[in-house]
Amino acid sequence: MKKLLDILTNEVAHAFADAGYDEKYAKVTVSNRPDLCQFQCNGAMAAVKEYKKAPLLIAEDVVKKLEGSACFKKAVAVKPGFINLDLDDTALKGFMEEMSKADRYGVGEPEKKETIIVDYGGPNVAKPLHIGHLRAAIIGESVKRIGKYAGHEVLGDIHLGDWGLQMGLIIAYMKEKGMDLPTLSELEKIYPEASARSKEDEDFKKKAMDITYGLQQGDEEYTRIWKHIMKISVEDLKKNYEKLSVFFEIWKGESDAQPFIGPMVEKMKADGFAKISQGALVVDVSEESDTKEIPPCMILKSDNASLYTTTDLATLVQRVKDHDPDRIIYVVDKRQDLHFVQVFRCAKKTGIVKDDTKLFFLGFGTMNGADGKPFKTREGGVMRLETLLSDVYEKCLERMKENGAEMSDEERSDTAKKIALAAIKYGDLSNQASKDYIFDIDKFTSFEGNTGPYILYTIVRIKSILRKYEESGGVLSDKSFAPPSSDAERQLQLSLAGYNAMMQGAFEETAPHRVCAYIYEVANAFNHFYHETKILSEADEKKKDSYIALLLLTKGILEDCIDVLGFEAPEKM
RNA sequence: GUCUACGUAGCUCAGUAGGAUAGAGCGACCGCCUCCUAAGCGGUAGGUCGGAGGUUCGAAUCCUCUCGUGGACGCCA
Repeated sequence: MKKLLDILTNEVAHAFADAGYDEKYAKVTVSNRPDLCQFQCNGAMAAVKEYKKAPLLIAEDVVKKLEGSACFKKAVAVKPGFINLDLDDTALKGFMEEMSKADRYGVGEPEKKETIIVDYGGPNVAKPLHIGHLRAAIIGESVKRIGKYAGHEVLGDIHLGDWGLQMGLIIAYMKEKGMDLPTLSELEKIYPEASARSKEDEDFKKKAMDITYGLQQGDEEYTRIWKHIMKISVEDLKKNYEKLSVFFEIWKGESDAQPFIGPMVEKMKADGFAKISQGALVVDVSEESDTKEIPPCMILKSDNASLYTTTDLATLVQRVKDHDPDRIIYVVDKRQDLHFVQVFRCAKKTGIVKDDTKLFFLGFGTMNGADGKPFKTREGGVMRLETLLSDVYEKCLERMKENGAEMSDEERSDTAKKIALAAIKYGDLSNQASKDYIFDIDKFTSFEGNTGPYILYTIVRIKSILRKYEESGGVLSDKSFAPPSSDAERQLQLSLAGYNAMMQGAFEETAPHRVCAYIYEVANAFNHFYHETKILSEADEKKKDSYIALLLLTKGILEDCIDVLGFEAPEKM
C-alpha cells in the first residue's frame, strides 16, 4: 500500500510538471502549522534559484494546476511561497478503508526481503541479569520485532558471554574453595568475589588465565564444570528474559564460535592480512580518511590466547555460514563503539563478510539514576533485574487497588505485570537509544502523561467501548467509514494515515522511539476525540458504524505498535 | 593529550532532505466526572535552542571557533 505522503507528493508533482517546473520540488510533508493546513509543500522556495522567479509566483502557478484535484479540499499559495494543502475528506475516508483491509494496515512487504540478525543481550553466564542488561534486551527485542513487522526474516541472537577470562576466574575460585558443581545461588556469589580477588592477587589472576587457556584447549575437567555452569545459567536466563517478554531465536554464545577461530586465523595469515606487532597478531584496519589513528584489530594476544575481538570475528564467520545474513545489528553499550569499528573493518577487509553486508552498531547510552549518575541501588550496589521488576509491579498493584477497575486478585496480578512492563519498556524506548537516560522509578510509576500506562489506558478504553457495543447487540464486522464529521475525528484519521510511513521509517532508522512518538500522537488524538464524541449513544447509525470502524482501526494499530515495542495491553485496568 | 558524542522551558525529553509563531510530559496555577474507565480532557505561566562568528531569502538544524559535560583511546569483556 502506498504512503499517503507519496500519493500527495505525486499529485503535486504533476502540478509542478504541468506548470513547467521540475517535479523534484514537489515534496509534500505534514504541516508544521496545523492551524493553517494539514500538509505543506515548500518546493516553490527551493525552486527560486533555478527559475529566478519569485517563490510566491511559482507557488501560485502550481496551485492553479491543482484546482479540481480529487486529493485536495484546499490548496493555497501563501506569503513567501508555501503551498498549504488540506486533504479531501472523501479521499481520507478512502484511505482509511484501504488501510483497514490492507496487510498490517498498509505496511506490507519490503521491496527486498532481508535476512537480519540482531545481536543483543550478551549476558554473562554465572552472573544474574542486572539493570545493565535491561536496555540491550528492551531495545534489541523491539528492533527485532520492527524488522519482522516490516516483512524481513529477523533472528535475535543472545550471544552469551560464556567464554573467556570470566570463566577462568570462576573455576579458579571454585578450585581454591574446593567446590565442585555449584548451585545457582552459589554461582551468583562466586563471580563478584573472584573478580575482586583477581584485582588484588596477581597469582590468582595468573591461575585464572591458565585455566581460561586450558578450557580453550578442551581440558576435560574444566569442560565438565563449564557445562554444568552453562546448564543452570541458561535455564535461569530463559526464565528471566521471558518475564521481560524477550525471546531469542538463537541461543549461541562465544564458546560456539571457538571452532571457527583456528581456520579464520590461518586464513588471515595466509592472505597476508594478519601480522605480528609487539608480539601480538593484529590486522591493520586504519584508513586514509581517518581523523585519528585507529588501533589495529588484535586477533591473538602475545600469549596466543584469543580475546573479545577474535570471538566476535569468529562469530561473524559462523553467522555467515549458518544464515548468510544481509544485515547484522549489534545492540550494545555505545562505549564499545571503537571496538566494533575495528571488528567491522576487519571483517570486510579480510572477506569474512561480503562488501554489501550491512554491519550496524546501535550503541545505547548509559542508564543513570535520578541524580544523573550511573544507576545504583540505595545501598550503592547494582540492582538486579528481578528487584526492579518487582518494585515496579508493586507500585502498579497499589495504583490499581486505589482506583482501578473491579477484578479478581489473579487478574489484577496479571494486569499489574503488563502495566509494569509497559512502564519500563516505554520509559526506555521513548528516548533515543544512543542517549544516556535517567531511569527514575518514581517517574515510571507515576503513570501520567507520556508513559506506557497512558498508552495502555487508551487501548483499554477502546476495548471497553467495543465490548459494551457488542454486549448491546452490535456487530463489529462490515463497518464502513464515513468522511470525518468533526475536527477531532479528522485529526485522528490523519494521524492513523501516517502509520505505514512511520513504521517503515522506524525500521530504516533502527529507531523504536519513532514508534513511541507515533502512538503517543495517536493516543492523544483518540482521547481528544473520545471526550468530544458520544460514540455508543450516537443516533445516526451510519455515523455510529463509522465510529466503530475508526475505533477498530485505532485499536489495531495501537496494539500492533505496542507488540512491536514488546508489551501488551490488558482487558481492563 | 588525541578522537568522539552531546548541550533545547525549573526537571526529563521530542524536533534531519534548512522553512511560517521551537513542541510534549512532569512540576506550578485555573477549570471539567447525573454521560462509553478522571491512569483522562481543556486552559494559563515558563525559552537570547551553551556562547561567538559564518553560509542562506530563511539556521535549533549546515560550517568554523569557543566554553561545559560524558565517553573511548592495542594484549578486560
